[in-house]
Amino acid sequence: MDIRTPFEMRPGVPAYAAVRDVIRAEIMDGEISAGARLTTAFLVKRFGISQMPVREALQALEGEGLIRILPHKGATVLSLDSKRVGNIYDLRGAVEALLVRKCLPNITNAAMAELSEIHRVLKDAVDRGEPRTVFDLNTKFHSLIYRYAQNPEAEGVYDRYAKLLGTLRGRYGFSPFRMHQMVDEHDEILDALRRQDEAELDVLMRSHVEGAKLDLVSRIEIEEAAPPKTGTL
Amino acid sequence: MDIRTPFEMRPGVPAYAAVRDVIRAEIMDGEISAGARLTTAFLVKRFGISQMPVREALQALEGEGLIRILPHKGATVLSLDSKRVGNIYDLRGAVEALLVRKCLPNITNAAMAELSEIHRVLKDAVDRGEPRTVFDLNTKFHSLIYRYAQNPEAEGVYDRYAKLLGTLRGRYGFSPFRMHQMVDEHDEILDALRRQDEAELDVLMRSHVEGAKLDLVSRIEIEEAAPPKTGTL
DNA sequence: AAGTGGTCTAGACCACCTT
DNA sequence: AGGTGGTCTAGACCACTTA
Repeated sequence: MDIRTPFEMRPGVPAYAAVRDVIRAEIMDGEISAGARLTTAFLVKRFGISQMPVREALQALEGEGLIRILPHKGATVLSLDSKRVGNIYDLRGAVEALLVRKCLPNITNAAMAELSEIHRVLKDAVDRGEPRTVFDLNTKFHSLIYRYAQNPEAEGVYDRYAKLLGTLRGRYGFSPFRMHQMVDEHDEILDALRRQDEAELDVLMRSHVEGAKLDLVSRIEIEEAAPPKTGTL
Repeated sequence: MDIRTPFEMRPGVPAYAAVRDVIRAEIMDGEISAGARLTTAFLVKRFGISQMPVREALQALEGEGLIRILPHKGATVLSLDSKRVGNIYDLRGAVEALLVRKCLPNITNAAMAELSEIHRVLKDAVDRGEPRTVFDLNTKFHSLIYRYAQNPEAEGVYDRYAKLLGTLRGRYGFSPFRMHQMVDEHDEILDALRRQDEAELDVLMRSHVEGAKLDLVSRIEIEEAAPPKTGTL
């Protein structure tokens, strides 16, 4: 592997963080493909740093679910195929349904007003066809709700895969259908929040996340069926 | 703090793992109380090792949810109060309901037979009043089901807090009522599994975990109201 | 500015997997 | 037994918080 990004230390950025970010980007870009082995020795040479920061970078990436470190076998890159992304969405669906239910006793009127405002701006972004803005506002909408659940453990699970799924969304985008569906579902969620309808919120949030899952997974599956660059030559 | 457990390296056990285990045990025993600050400098002196393994031990404990490391502020011990334990159970309930639903397409007849057998032995342990065996068999029962969900991410969340809650159970035990309730609920879960009743399993598993939560949380709350050793003198 | 916390290196050594 | 991977030390230096 060549050194595309000529690696240079920036002051204030620890080596392990810089290396972690470079490797993460390369995995997400598919430049390092699933199953590839990341050996410490190679990375030490490539980045010109010592073993400890390399090891910390790898441990961080394992924590993010991008690689797996097997004792005395080294690190291998995990796949982000449709199956795994589907699993992550299933997990998120369960957790988000919990979070939205648990926010009910705590959510304030002011928060509801803020949600409505986010929702309004999100609708505009959908109408103008700005998927990046849609993604950001969607994240904001959900995070705001979950903050009121007062369950940091569950929020942590939600956050854990946020960046990962966000990057995938950046690559695959939303279908126009999905963006409109999202708006409708947010409408229903807002309404159920106002009515404090716990059972309904549970159902709504699950199908909301299921909708997001289907949209992204189907796009990944299309690519899996017909790889963009490397064919099965 | 004194050095209760005279720390000595065992061959084959890395220093960071040994230190991590000692600190974990002390936190779980309540010997290091919530809010306590764990400074690297102190631990370096106490265990007679260098900074790197101490740091790794702390990072591992942060991953386990026992401490929190704030940048340039050091590590503080998180509390395992009833609120937090309740949160963890809520998270587990959501995830376990997901796992039991997702196992339906994959679970085998042989697995069902094994579950019935575990269930039978568990009932005996309840009748003989052996909470430790009950705990182990309950864990086995659940883990076996979840293996068939084929969702490593969700299983990971389940596993993440397993040791933590297990240790708390070891301290607080089960109420006799809870043990009998558990058996009944396992009965119903087995039945719903046989019928492949997804919606019913969702409901059953949530209330099953909720039952476990109430039992443990109430026991913790009793202790919080009347601390066993240190009073509010 | 001082103090604390965080990170890095270079080299050494140990442990486990593969011959 | 050799090779790879994993871990440790000792000291140095940098970065952030606090006064």
